[in-house]
Amino acid sequence: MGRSPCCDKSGLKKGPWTQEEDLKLTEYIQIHGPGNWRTLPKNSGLERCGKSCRLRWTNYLRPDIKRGRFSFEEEESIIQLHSVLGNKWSAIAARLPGRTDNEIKNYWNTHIRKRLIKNGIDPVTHRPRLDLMDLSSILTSASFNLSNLFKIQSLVNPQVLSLANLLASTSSNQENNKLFLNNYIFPVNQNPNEPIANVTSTPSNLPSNQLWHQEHHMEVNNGEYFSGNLVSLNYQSSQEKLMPPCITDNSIALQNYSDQFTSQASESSSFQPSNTENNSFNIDSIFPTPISSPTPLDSSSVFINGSSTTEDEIESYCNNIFKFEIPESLELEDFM
DNA sequence: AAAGTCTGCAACCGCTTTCTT
DNA sequence: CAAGAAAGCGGTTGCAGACTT
Repeated sequence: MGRSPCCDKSGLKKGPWTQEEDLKLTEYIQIHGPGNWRTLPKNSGLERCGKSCRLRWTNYLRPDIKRGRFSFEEEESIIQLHSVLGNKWSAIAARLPGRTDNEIKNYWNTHIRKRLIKNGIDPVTHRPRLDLMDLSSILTSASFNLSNLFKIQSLVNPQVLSLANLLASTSSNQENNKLFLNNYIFPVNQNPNEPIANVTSTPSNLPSNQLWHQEHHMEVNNGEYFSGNLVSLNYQSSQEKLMPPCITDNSIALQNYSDQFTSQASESSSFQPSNTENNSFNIDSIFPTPISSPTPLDSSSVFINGSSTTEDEIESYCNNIFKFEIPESLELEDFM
């Protein structure tokens, strides 16, 4: 019945591995192959638990492990995968050749997580949270300008921020322009003294599927009132079918349109909303077809507000993540 | 230069899942 | 099918080196 005990833990060595131990383990596995960790320590002459041997091999000694700094592309992939898979480090590692789950987990906790928080992104939900943002360092920076601000928010949806600035630049009220998105207000002008606040409710007249700007007067947190031009996005068109499972905002889906928007925005002087009479226009009208869309999935129930997500569907989305192009302008080092 | 603090990462711990008997 | 061990996995810890005061 069952198996015999793994190993007698008394008297086994713990702590950092020595070169001699690494050599013993490597030579043994080169001859006998990995696996059978219970008997490995005894057969190889190591005074270690089999579990410790397995960990040392899989996380450090394996020949196919890639050492050194994570590349920008790897970092972006980790963020994207984490937004879909959560803390499933082994699943993330399976999609990053040469990287171990332990390495990715450590890198997330020591680098990426901190950076997301600093930039106002909740590392758990991947959604903006201005209460996490280190605003003082941003707003008091001598190099503070709009392009830097867009880089900060690039993980949310840089194209929307760019569009917000574009529309705001045409406004008569240059002092108080804001981007309103998913219940957060982002500054789109260069006034560092302007308070930034979460809004507590969505304006009732916010149209769906449209980018929208209008002079606005409303109460924000702490009893403060905001007056100025709000640029809003409430994107819920049929394109949501392209959204990945588990993602409940529109930022990822909008990335499909990144290149098209960039070209539109670069012609900012001639670019105007399609419907200026009511200060709004349909986002579908300027981004008619995705450049590189994930494979549309069959059941709408797996998407927003859905729960019946299957492993295959997640797999399908994850494979498509790597088709997304990363804009050259997203040089994080420039900002940090 | 010394002491204190911070940071990054290898390794461990303990829980869950898979597998063997 | 059940029991229990092996393997897998994610969270946490401890320590060495870097950095700050």
